Amino acid sequence: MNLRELSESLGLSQTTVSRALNGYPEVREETRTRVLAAARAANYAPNSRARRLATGRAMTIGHVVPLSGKEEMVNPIFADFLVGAGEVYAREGYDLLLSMVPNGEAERAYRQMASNGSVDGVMVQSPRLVDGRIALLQELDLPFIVHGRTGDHSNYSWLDIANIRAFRRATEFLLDLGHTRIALINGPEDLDFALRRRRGFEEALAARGIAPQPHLMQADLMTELFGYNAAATMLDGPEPPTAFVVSAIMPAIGVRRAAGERGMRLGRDISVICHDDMLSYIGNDAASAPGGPPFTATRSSIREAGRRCAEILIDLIRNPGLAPVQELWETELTLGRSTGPAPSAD
Amino acid sequence: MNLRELSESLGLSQTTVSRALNGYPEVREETRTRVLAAARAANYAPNSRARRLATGRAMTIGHVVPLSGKEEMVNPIFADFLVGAGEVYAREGYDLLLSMVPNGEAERAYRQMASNGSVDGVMVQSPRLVDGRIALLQELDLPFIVHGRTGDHSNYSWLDIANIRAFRRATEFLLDLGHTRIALINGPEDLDFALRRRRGFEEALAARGIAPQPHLMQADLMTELFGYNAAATMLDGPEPPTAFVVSAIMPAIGVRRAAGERGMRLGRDISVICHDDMLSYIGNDAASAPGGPPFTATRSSIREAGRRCAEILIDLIRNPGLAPVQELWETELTLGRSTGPAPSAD
DNA sequence: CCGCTAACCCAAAGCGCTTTGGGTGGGCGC
DNA sequence: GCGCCCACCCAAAGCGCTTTGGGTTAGCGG
Repeated sequence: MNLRELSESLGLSQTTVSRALNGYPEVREETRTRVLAAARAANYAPNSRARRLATGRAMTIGHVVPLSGKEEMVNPIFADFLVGAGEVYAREGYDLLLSMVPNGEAERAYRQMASNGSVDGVMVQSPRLVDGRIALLQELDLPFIVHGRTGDHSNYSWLDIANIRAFRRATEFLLDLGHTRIALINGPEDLDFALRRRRGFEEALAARGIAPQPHLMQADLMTELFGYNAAATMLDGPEPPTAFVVSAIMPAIGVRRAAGERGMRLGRDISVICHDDMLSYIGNDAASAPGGPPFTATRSSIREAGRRCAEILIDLIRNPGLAPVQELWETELTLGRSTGPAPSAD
Repeated sequence: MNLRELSESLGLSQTTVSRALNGYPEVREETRTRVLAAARAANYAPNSRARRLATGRAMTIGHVVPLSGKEEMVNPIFADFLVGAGEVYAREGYDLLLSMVPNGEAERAYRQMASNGSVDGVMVQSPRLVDGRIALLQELDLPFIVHGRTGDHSNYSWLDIANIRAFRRATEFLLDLGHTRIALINGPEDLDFALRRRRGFEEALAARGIAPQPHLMQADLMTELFGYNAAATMLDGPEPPTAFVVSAIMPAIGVRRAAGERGMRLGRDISVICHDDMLSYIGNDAASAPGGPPFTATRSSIREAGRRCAEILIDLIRNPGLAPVQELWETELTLGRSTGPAPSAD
């Protein structure tokens, strides 16, 4: 069933039927209801390919997910971010086009999306310190928003959390508890957010006159295993840390495992504070966790970020002249059971 | 730049240029290279909307991700499955259309995809015991493949793992170690795979003359928190289990946390065996984990399943007459450090 | 030198929708 | 009773591509 057939069966022109379906005012209310009834009865839906060609809009938003490194790790936070964005897209009538590409080929993917018009805008995630994507998208004149930010971020739209403040605060929290040998288990430091987190960490230490110890800082893909390995190495080494600042909950779980294997209990023998993206399948929140959240954490919902990014992006698409939208979100420090006072001097 | 402009600039017809670009034999090799060079120089890519309208193929595959329940939990395994499928799509020139819908509205989403022709086929995940989607898709005549299976699964394409055998085997493994009070922490039992796993579990117990204990069986969304809560309840209750069979690694981590808080070490004081989807950010494999995988597990790569499902689906799309393709994958039992002999009778 | 076949190329007709630029008829004001 | 303006509807022109159904030319055998 297509528009022509439907209109013929109704004895109306395609124009009228199209207008009736799309809510234009030029058609009598009685006619409209008749058309709508017929469309429903015939299970008619306008062919999206044709509609897109005719309108020139793709009604689609592209997400290019770079598969990092050789192991092609997929960041678990992508899923929640996607869901948040997807909710908004669904509500606003947009499709989500997901493109998985090896890390180096993201540029090609964007370029193609722009030139073949398959999307109206794109979502950019995990910006690196030097990231060609932003200049590229500006050149291609494709609406976009960056989750995170990098470089000179005054001229494009982004949404980010206050990473420096969050990690300064987290570190201060541990310092206030009397910890002095504090380790940082960070994300890959070619990513902008990771470097900011490190800066916050170092600033807090510096403010108390503590020099950062290279052997207490590691950075890599934020997997459980990395957290485990890093913590294991540090705990077994000389001058082991009494506390950890960790960049995500997954490596924090790894730290917990390493500590557990060494007979240490979190919050008693060793402290861990991490950033919590509020992933739905972890549930590190006070409401659902009896006795409080397992991890003390700086929190910010990645799904909510996805939602908001989607909203902004759609706004940018609909209003081409819009000035860049930039939002900096504060994180929330929530007390959990993974932190406690530093063990008395040995 | 569109086809008309490109062909005019070359002094050729649109037909010839189109044929040259699409590799048809009717064009001289010299002409073809000239066209290709011009296209590259002009950064031309055929407009995908127009191409799709003209060919009648969407070159897109739909994934409808149901957001389960009110909390709208997003299953972490979706991410890895998506990546696997996405790799294949990218290779074969297909786009991935991701549609997030509340659990009840999946049917509407499929129906719409079918009637507006936005996809050539769809991927069905997490089939429930009674699942209208399969009959619906057959009625809509939309190519599809089910990851998992349900009901009478003789008439459609699916790929599944041998859940019953996997969980029977896992349970036998614990029985062989001398455990008799074995708990099951399962996924939601309105899902087909969860019920199969339970069956495997119960069969293994029955073979040794052990009756399943209702208070040692819980089923829910496979989150870390659920694993924790379930294990905590069981461990603090009467006749606590000495071993756990767990449906996924995330709740298994929760079990580990509950055990750790009670001073129990996995593989020594308590045993845990789980199903491991080989998620990239956990890395529960021997190769990357020093000292062996933390969890003893039945393993099967969810990403590999995504890849294979995508391949099959594309096959089904390209060859409409194809008979249903059905693959049953065996899982691999890998020894980890989370299991050990049952504590001697107290 | 003629006719036939390859090899190349082209004009034009869709694909199914939206949107422009009218048309028609009835009601209303004067 | 006339003219004008809405309210309602329509025919047709795109959107940018693929594909059908020829056309033209050169080369070759007879």
